Amino acid sequence: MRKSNAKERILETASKLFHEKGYSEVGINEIIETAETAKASFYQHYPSKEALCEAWLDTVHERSENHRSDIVDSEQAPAEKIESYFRDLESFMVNSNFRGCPYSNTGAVTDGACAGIIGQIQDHKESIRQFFRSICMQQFEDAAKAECVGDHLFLLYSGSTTEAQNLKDIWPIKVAQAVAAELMKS
Amino acid sequence: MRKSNAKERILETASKLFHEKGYSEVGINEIIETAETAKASFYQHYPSKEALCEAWLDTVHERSENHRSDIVDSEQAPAEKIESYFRDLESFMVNSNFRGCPYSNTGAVTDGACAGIIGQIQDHKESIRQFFRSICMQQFEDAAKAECVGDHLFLLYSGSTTEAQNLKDIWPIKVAQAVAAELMKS
Amino acid sequence: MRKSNAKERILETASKLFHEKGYSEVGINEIIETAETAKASFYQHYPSKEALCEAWLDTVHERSENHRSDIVDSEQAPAEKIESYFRDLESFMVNSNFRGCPYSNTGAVTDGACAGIIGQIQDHKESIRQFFRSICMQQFEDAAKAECVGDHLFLLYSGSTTEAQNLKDIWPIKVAQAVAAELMKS
Amino acid sequence: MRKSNAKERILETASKLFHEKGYSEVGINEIIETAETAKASFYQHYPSKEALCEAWLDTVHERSENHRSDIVDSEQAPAEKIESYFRDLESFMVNSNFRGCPYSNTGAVTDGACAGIIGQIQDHKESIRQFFRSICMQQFEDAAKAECVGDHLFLLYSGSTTEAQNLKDIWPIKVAQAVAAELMKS
DNA sequence: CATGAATGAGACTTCATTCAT
DNA sequence: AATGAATGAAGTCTCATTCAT
Repeated sequence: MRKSNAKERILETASKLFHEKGYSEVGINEIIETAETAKASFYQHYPSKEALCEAWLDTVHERSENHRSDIVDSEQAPAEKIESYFRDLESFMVNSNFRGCPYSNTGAVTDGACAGIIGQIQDHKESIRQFFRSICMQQFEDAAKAECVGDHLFLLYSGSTTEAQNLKDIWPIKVAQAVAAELMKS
Repeated sequence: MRKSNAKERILETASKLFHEKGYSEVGINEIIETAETAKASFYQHYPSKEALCEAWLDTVHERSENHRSDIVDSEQAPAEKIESYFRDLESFMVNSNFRGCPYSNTGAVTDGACAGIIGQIQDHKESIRQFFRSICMQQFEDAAKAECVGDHLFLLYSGSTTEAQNLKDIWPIKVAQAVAAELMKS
Repeated sequence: MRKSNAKERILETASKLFHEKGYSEVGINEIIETAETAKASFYQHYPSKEALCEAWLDTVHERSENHRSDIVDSEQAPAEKIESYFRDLESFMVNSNFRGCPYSNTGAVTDGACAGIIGQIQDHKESIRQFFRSICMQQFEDAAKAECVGDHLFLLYSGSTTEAQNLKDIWPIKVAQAVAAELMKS
Repeated sequence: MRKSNAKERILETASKLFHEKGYSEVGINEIIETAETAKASFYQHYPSKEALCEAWLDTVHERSENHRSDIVDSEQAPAEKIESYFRDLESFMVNSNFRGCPYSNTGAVTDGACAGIIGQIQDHKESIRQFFRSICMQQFEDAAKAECVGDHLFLLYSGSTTEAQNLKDIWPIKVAQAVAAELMKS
């Protein structure tokens, strides 16, 4: 069952633990024990805990980009694309036990130092913002309005994720879904 | 200038540090050194770091409640109250160097083990939700609509705070302000 | 038998180990195990291994200064003072199993960083140089000659210590004794 | 520019690093990275770090022997030979940034466990002692005196090297030069 | 010959907490 | 109420070495 590749095992383990408990609540020891690796093996592949965090965020970003690309490239109407996105967001929250956005959670404990991580967070968030805007561009003739609705959707996505995590309840996502659907009608 | 009261000094120091760096990034040592207290004095007043965190969140909650009470009790029209709230949110973000919501930030590194903190987070957030809803009740005759707009505003508040922190930029707040103003017109 | 004071126990243990094996060959673990202390107790008293090294060198320096003061203040003739010094050096080398000068040994592995330690080494050595010079001042009318013989004795002290350590043999000290005696006659 | 021979590259790199920072301050990783070799390639050529150290000391010894042979075999008078030696010592100290004798520096962090290295140190030092004695044999008819002056020069060489390293200053070498010149006159 | 992954042991340091005074 | 010393556990990271390819 155990993968032969230690680097992958470490990354997968860390992904799970970082997401579940938060970056600063997970120690190297816990990671290597769960991944069944030696400590030095870890540092063979990742120069530091922070570097592992960056690698993890990279994979999250890539999956996120792929997911959004799939939606963008799909044959759905713009409103349906937004609907899909929020439906998937709901599944994500439920499946991850309401642990919310890995980027926001990591940003909560990496201010100051960690310039690399902060950059990743900004890039990721900006990329999601553009996702919403680009879909709105398809829906609304007025570019200014498209941008405005896009940013609005972005805030709904973020707020509903944050509060579903805080409240351990799915209702914020449901509200966001309803509001988003309404927005795309106009 | 140093306050004579050790308990207060500890709480104020912790408030500053927890907010600036995140709960898990601040150690007891840093707190007592900054507060110029002995270690055992700390445990005289607070049984644990977690208890101090709860005390901190309590003060944040109290200030927040007072702030919102002031708005609610003010003579402004509902739309103006919302406007006030988001204007103050903007100041808060700028003044706190874009460190965002103490509750969300703490929730990002708190798992099931900290039942007390999680409860506080939920109470605080629910209280803000009700704040928005109650103002909307004044604005909209339809109670269902009021609730809906209230929750919508809640998500805008949360999303704009989260993303202003992530992006280290005030634009999400600005967007939320504009959207909120629009919402209160209908 | 065990001293109640952990700080002293740590310093004494480290003094022994650093001298016997060399600064870089002794780990914190070995120190605290030998001193029967917890690791955190160590860091309560010394902020770092390097700081402990400095504290150790301080005690060596102080003992050395006292020793040399005793000689200087004694009623012996200058030549006898020098004789005393080299006789004590012989005892020191034998008693310390030919481990030589703690300062030179530490300097061998602390180049680059460790500015504090390097400063201590220089101060210590300069202080010994002045010790020789001051005694020579009592013996020789010509100040220039006194300085010259003083420095000469300084090199004999250093060379004999170094080579007794390298060769694990006392003959270099014996040679230095003879030469020094000769020098003080002229 | 990179040598094709890995073994040589490793030895040269280690020579540089061991001398500059001290044996115990240089890790295998730093060596192989600087030498651009794989870790296992290192152990193909050298069974251990200690063995590499011995190989390094061997090259130092060989260069030293050649240097001294050149002086011994030269057409200079004995006093000039001594003068040459100390002049070269001055250059060596300046060029090596006052890092002093590789043997003494290694001995400072090597205990009984490294019998091989200790033997090398003793052989090297004894060989230098004999170098001084043999030149003195040419100068002085009295064999006993020759031995005595030879050992004296040996201590001057060692002490001046040690203290130039400690003090990061060339004056000890200068003093040794002057004293040595004087000694060779008598 | 050369290689990169893997390792157990240990490096130095800090954690939140308790105890004796 | 206040203090500084003491602690076990855990933190991140590096050591010299070996192994399979």
